[in-house]
Amino acid sequence: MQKENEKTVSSTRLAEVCNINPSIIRKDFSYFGELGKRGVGYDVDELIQKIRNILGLDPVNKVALVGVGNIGKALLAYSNFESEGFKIVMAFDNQPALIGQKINDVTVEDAANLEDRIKEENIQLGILAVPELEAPEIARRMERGGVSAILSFAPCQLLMPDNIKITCMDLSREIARLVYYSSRDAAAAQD
Amino acid sequence: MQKENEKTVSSTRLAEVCNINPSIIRKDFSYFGELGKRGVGYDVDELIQKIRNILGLDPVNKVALVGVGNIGKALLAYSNFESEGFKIVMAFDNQPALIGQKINDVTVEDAANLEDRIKEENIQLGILAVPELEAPEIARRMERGGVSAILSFAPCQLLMPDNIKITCMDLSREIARLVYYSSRDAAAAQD
DNA sequence: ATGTGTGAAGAGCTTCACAGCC
DNA sequence: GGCTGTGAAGCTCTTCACACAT
Repeated sequence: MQKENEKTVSSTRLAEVCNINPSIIRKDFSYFGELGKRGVGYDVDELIQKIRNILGLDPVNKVALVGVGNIGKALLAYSNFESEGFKIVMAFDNQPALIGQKINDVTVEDAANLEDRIKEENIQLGILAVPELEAPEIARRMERGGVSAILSFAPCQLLMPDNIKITCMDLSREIARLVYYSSRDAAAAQD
Repeated sequence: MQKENEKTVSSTRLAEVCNINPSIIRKDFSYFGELGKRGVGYDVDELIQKIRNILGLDPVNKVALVGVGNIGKALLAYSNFESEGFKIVMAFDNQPALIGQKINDVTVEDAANLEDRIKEENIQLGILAVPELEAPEIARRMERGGVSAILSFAPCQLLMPDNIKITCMDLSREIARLVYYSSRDAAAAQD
């Protein structure tokens, strides 16, 4: 909507886009203050800015990437994260062929120095894109480096202290969800 | 647990691993029948098999991948999906350099033939790993090919008919979640 | 007239607590 | 004794419906 220069948006409109009930939009927003204007709606620019503030995406968060394989490269290549509130400022790998390479302004560093470098730059967020077997150790080392949250692409459980938040991007889980719900709805449609 | 040859597991144990209340495990399972034995717990092998059946992961689901860039390559390289209930059996791209290449038993085909090929093989699931700009069109073509669900790596909204399920893997969304909750909990810890 | 913000009602999910089976 | 399966209670989230602001 911002890109299309729409000035204001109503909860009804937002709800249509999200496929949910307008009340949810209004109630949820209301927990964070009176974000809209009665009779008018929500100011698009202002709403985006407020949500960015609420989420903590302003100023932009520095992120360290560990693992510059296919996934890591894809993340480094994608340039639009900054507008989403974060930026990959460091990348690590243990492959000599990769260390020293520069991808999209980020130079790949030796994973051996991970803890120290993360600490030096006071990085709070880590992205884990290493093979499953190495993931638990790298996660622990990120923790020692002082990160407060980890986003992992490794399809495994990472046991970490409670003060560290972990989220896994798990393709199998999402596929399972799609399979379950689409066959369920297909069955329901038969009635 | 299966890998570690544990025969049975209790709802308490499962709940610990998931960081939730044991009642949830028991109640949720109960919706699908009496999966466990009183005084004993759940048979690990049997439970896995039953959950696979419930989700529809048995037999394995055929998946078509569109877009063989970094992400697509990472998915093709990962060999363990079959044990998770699905298998990438076709891959498409529009780059001549990629078409004809064989990655992990799958030959990359010309994206021009996408609809027909998907229909021929009666594929129900599509993975979208193309640049954002091409995503909406590819999604529509997958639909015409007859898929019932799409998993997308493109960070954009895909408007599709209601009978097609869509899930997006959105890094920015997950990062935002982590940032919000970790600063929130850090603030709570101060009290 | 339009559309937010919000108590109150309604629906759904989680937890308790215990009967029933191993 | 141990652990599931499950009504009932408790709680949270969603929806309704309308006062209020523009």
